[in-house]
Amino acid sequence: MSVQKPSIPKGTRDFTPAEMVRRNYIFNTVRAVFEIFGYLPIETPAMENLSTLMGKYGEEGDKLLFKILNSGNYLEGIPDIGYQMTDDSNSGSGIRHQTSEIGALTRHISEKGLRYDLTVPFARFVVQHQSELVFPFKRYQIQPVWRADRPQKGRYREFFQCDVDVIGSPSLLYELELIQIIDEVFSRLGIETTTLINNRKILAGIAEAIGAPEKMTDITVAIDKIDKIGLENVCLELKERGLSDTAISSLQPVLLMEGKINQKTDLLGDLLKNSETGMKGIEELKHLCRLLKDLDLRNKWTFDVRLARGLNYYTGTIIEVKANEVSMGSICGGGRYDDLTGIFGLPGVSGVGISFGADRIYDVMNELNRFPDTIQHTTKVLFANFGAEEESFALKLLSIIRLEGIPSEIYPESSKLKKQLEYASRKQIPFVALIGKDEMGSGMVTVKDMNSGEQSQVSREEFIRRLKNS
RNA sequence: GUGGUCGUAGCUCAGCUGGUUAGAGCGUCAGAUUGUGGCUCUGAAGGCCGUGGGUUCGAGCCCCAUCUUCCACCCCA
Repeated sequence: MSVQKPSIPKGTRDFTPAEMVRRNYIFNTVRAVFEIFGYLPIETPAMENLSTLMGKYGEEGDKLLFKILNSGNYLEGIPDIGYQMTDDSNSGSGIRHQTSEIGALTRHISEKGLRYDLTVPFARFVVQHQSELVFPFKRYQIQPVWRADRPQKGRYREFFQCDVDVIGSPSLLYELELIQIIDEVFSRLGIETTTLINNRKILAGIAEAIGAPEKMTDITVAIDKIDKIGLENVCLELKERGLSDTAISSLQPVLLMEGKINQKTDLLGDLLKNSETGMKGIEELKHLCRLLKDLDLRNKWTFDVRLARGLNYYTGTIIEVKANEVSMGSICGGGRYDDLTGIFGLPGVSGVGISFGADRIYDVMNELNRFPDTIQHTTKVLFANFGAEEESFALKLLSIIRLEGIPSEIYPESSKLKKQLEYASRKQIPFVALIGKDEMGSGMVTVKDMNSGEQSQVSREEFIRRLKNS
């Protein structure tokens, strides 16, 4: 039998201890901030029923769901409608026929999927547990999610999201709170960020105002690209998406909008004066900006009409955070969703939340070298092993040291000292305790400082004190 | 889903227009040095050249497929 080379699925990663220490630093920081703002943790299963997940993330999102094959004889009971690939892929109708067959087959053989984000499972959770919860319900959730995307820079198929949401209140105070959380998290992590803020109602209003309310998604997707492809190409794309020339030209002032937030909102107010939704959006945005101005946030924030956000459950404020010093997709994003629980039978409940992308934050911090050195905690002291007698003597002291809360270990066999010291050196253990016959007699401990190479004989008390102070 | 890209020792890579037995550095292990790590020296182990087909007298090298890596688009954390 030949050995097979081990591997892990595309877009997934193993994490070494060195990486985990850094990842935990991010998780701990995020968690600590969430908790001082009064949020409590929940967890939900890795898998959800597909009926819970499907249709919540738009057409694209549905395609990116990892589906789980039913257990047992999953082919049982499939109606005989012929799931063979027909070879008429050059005819348009043939392709449609095939995809609908695949869809039908999928529904038969798969009823569960891996979660795509934490927001939709959260909405499901709220509906199921509504009788036990106190509203507004504030929770945080740090768990992995899975997307069948093509991996690339900052994009994985398995990654951790750190979500904070509050559900059961339409108050803009919560939008404010979330932006404060963003500011606090990134200040603590030492990343300079810019928080982009927009409002779906404004986008809807714009679509309405230029006479194409049903084209809101097309419009937002196109104008989001203006920095990337330029004004002319954006106009071209809008035309391809079926917008009239008059509609496109009336969009121009919005696209080219510059200046202070007030100037932008004034201009938009003029354009959207006949759209009730649009005016509501502007009102919300102005209110939020007024609240934000009174706080001294350390990181930048700004209003950006071009911010779109694809997840189609958002209905109000939308937020996205970018790192200023590196090129990376957004490292945090979210917004308000007015009726996510409605689909699950609990209508009229507004929620707002954001999600920190732990893996991208990790990549950003790594690139910028922002991890403090102090987080590398490892064993503090290694007890050298000189043989059976010395070993049992050392084990007793080791127990005492551990009771003092000092991470410590003993070398497993009485190998050459050279080897034992090499082990300590490679593991970056700062101290080695040498207890041989002499030390056993005198009751002292020989401590070697691995950084300086110096060693000295000290009493047990002094030994413990030194380890604690280092 | 679309387009490109990478894959040779544990790691980073070299390997000429296809030609004997596939190399280097680092790392690993052993020794020089039996209670003292990092430096140095000596030696050793380690490879179905991502996988499967094909072309050829002959393939690490050419062709096809497939998987994987990285990147861009789409979309997103």
